[in-house]
Amino acid sequence: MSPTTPRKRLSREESQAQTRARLIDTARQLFVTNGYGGTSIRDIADEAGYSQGAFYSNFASKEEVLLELLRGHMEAEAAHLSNVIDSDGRAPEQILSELESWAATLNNDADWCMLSIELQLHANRSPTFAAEYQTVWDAHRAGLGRVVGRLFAMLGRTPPAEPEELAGAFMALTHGLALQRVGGRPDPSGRLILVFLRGLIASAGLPDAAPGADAEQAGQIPPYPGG
Amino acid sequence: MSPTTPRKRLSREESQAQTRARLIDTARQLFVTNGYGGTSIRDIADEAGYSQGAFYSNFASKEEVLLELLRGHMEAEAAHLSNVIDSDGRAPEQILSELESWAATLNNDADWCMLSIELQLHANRSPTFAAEYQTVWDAHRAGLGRVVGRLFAMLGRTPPAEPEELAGAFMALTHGLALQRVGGRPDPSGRLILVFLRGLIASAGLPDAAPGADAEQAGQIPPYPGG
Amino acid sequence: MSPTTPRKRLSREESQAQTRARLIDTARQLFVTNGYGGTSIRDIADEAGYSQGAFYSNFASKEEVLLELLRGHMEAEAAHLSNVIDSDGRAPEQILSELESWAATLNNDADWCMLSIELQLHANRSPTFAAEYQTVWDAHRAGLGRVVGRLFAMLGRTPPAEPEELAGAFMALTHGLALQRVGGRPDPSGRLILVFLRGLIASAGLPDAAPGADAEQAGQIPPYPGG
Amino acid sequence: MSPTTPRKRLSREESQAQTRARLIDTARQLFVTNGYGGTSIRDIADEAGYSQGAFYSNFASKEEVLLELLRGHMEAEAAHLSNVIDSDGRAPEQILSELESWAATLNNDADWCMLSIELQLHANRSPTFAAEYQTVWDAHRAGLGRVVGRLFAMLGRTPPAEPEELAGAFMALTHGLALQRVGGRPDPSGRLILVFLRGLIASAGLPDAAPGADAEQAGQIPPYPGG
DNA sequence: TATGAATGAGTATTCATTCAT
DNA sequence: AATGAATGAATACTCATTCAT
Repeated sequence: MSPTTPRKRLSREESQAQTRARLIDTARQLFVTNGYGGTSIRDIADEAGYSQGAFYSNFASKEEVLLELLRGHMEAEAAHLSNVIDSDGRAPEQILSELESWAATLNNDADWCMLSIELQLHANRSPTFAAEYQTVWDAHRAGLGRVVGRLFAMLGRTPPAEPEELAGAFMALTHGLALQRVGGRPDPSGRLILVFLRGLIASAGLPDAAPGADAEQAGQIPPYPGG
Repeated sequence: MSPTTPRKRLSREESQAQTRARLIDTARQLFVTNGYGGTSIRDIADEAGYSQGAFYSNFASKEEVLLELLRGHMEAEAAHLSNVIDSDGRAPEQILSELESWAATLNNDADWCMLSIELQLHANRSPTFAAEYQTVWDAHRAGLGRVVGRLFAMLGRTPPAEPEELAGAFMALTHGLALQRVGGRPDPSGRLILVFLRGLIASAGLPDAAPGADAEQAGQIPPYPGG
Repeated sequence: MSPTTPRKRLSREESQAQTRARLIDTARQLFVTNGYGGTSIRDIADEAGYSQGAFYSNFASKEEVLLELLRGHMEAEAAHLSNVIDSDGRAPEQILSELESWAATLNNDADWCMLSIELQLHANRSPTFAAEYQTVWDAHRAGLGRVVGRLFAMLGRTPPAEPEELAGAFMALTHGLALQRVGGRPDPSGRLILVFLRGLIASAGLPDAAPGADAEQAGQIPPYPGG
Repeated sequence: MSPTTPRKRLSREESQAQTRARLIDTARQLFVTNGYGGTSIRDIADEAGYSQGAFYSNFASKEEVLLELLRGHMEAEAAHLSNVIDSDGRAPEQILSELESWAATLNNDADWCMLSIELQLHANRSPTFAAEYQTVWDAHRAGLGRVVGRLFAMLGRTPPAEPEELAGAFMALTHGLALQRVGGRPDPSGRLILVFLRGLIASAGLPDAAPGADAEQAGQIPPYPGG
């Protein structure tokens, strides 16, 4: 609008970016709703209001949109995590409340979860995709693992399994619960995730104090031995 | 049945049953490997050694095999549970060891889990299928919920959420972990499930005794209030 | 019709064979007219009066029809040759008249030639096809080479190049002339082929008698040295 | 053109010419390798290092590049022929050695031959193209025919068919042999063409002397009667 | 002139399903 | 019950060409 940056100049690049963005967004919605295999390129193009050729002007193949979504997924998750990770010097309560709000988000985030499941399923089938996927996944798991580790450290407790494994398990729980969602029933995902988190903390040993106390309460199940 | 042709009669029925059984079994394997959408009826028929027509002599549609698998799934799960449920008068340790062995099975049971995921995904998409699926699912969740409830009762503890919800969460965890399986990496599913179970028990309140003890250890997270 | 071979029995197999034959025949016509690349499976199916699926019930791929045509081509050519080859003890004039009639056929055989060119072109591009093609081609060239060799032997002359090479050259000439055909202009193929054949015979040396006589007449061009 | 910018002006035109030339050259290579139908405009543009738009800035359609190639083909062939034709007063041996060296060229000229075949095939299919093609073809055939006629005249012989027809036949032979080329096998094209040429000369009648001598040797095949 | 995103028709191939045998 | 040829619609992807920039 200003004299130095007239609107018309950017119009072309912008319109290209818009096309691409609309296709990506439509693809995400359809993948979530109908699955990757259940979504055709014609569906995506039609729904986005373009021709099939427009799709192929922007992506080399159907799988490449999925990769694009994967990248977006990764960035969103990373941004999410950085909020929690950068909380140096905060009290445990603050981290917990961060996690709590994160868990609450999940209730409204069914789409992301379903997309994540589609990504995982496709990775199980396409070796090409699997390689790219694993990188993103491992990075995310490591990031969430660091948050988990930090939380236990702040509480002065030994986590009952490798923090990364626990991170993976929480993601598994999240995805599995997303899969159980049925229209019309309330979704207890966020609440249940916190219940499990509280459980882990409760069963975590105090490194120096008597570590067996909790285990005793938990019956005959021995605590996680190593860090 | 008649004395002159006792075998033939049976053999014909048997051969039909065999055809059907082989088709179902082949379908299960292929659905697990390639997904429901990624498996064609020709694939199933070819792999089972029959014609496509044979498939349609046994099933009205592709979805009907999935229903058949669902029924088999249900039966298998129910049988599994009844081992644990019928253990009236057993000590908590015994139930826990049952659960432990069940968790161990999961490591080798990736196929059932993947099938379960396929069923869930398809239920999300096909209303016809969803109704049938929900019945089975609810029954199974209720059954596992009863086991969970009984376990907590035996331990004299209040579960930190509705036993049925906890049951659903464990199934979610199991499925989510199955999805994360990557060829070549060890699968920690069984171990992690037990870690989470121990956590729940550790964080469960002793109904009459001082209920805050665990919560105190777990920091500022209040325990699950109601049963 | 007879009681032992009722018509109805064969009806199914026959109708299948008919479908296949019609598709092959339509494919040949279209390949000749529009080329292999210029002919779509939809074209073939539509023109033959079937669905595209019917095509794929009969052939695994587009290339496979071409292979089928190749086989037919081979058989027709072989049959053609056996007429000439089996003429043991015939006089040279008879062989020549056979060849003359064969050359005459070519005028009406533009289709076979164009098909042959399509086959050769496709062999240049598809390694899969090339292997199958080369076998057929070599066999046919060897067969025609034997006819050529026998002809020169009967005339008591030494051929001016390896009979197989000469055979290849005559086929090349035939194909090249077919390519030159233009609607509306008379086609001199058959006549020209015979002109060239006469030339070869005229320039062939008499093995024992003065072999240089012809060469002398032909100017400074030395005759083909080896047999 | 102006003294201040003599280079720039020219360089722009030159660069346009260069773009065009590169596109034409790339098109030729790809048509030879993959055929006209098997080559896309994107292939040409990409391989030449330009955009598809650049192609359409230089050619109105895909067929127009083919026409351009046809013109270049014609010029190259005409240049080739003028070497031979302008040799007034040379001895027959010289003409023959010219032809011999031309035939030798063919061995390395598979590309031109394949292009020629593509042109002929396309002319058979596109009426637009056919008209243009026929002009070029007829001119070239007439030119080569004149060379052939002159050769026979110098040898004092009557050609066994119209010189133009013989010219066409030699081109047919050349193209047909090019089509037979298989990677890894030696190419006998040049040698065989000379063998056929020698044959024609050997079978050509001496106009005034006893014309039947050769024919007698060639068995019962009567010589070409008319000029 | 040159760009390359976008179009719309077309490509080979696959699929769930039907039906005469 | 079992066969498998045939259907018709769908699938991922390609192509010559257009057009705003």
